[in-house]
Amino acid sequence: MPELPEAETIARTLAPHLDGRRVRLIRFLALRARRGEIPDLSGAGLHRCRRFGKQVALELDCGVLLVKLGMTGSLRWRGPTGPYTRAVIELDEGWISFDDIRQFGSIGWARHYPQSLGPDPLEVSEEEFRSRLKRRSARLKALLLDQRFLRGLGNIYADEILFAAALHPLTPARRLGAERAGRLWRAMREVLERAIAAGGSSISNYVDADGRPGRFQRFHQVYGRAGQRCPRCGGTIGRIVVAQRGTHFCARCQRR
DNA sequence: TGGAATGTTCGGCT
DNA sequence: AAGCCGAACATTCC
Repeated sequence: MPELPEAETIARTLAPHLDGRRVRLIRFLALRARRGEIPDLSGAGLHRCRRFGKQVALELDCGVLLVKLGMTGSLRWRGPTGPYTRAVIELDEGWISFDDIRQFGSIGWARHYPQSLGPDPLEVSEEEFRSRLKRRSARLKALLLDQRFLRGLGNIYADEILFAAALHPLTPARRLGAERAGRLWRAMREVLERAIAAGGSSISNYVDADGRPGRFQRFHQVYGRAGQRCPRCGGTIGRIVVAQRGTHFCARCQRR
């Protein structure tokens, strides 16, 4: 569920509910939902809610709560809670529930944002993006999924971006010249901005903080469309495995 | 019944 | 060193 556009949408829909709020306490209903130690945050003021890569960040007086959504995590304003509710962040007024069926997600605490991740795909300049690509020999699909290269892309958007840029997922990064690197950078921005405008992709159970599903799945060109017609050339969308993830692309439009 | 699913991380191999 | 692979984590769905 949660890649950059979904995390962005959750942060944007959660933020208006948090104005002037303070944390009362965080209740963990599943132990594994807590990542590391979290100090007593009672009374801490909420300053801002935003996205950090694929994570949703709640900035408090003295640090930041970082919510990793994993594969199936969701954050909902005032619930509803259910059998998959793993944690509840109780505020002075209202609460945020963290639901996560598969339990790959977690909530952690840090004084500062981690420095280990790559730049944000919507903030990195074309020049920096190109120079980072040039230094790597990995295949494009693997690189786009690597959060140390760029923070925020996942399997859906990596495939959609490579299709939009007409680049083969197995192309070694360092073989991209200025033209193809520029195409990739522009495709990345366009796909992500459109996906955010559509409220993200709901392919199984993603909803925003107010419970609304996204609409971008209707505009997927290749993801989940193996065997169907390529919307660009009429060929057939293929599926291979790269970096242990299903990879959808059009072998006719996306040449090696 | 087996396999795949929006993700991350670790260990081992080349 | 960098890159790649398999496995593991937990649960649902087809």
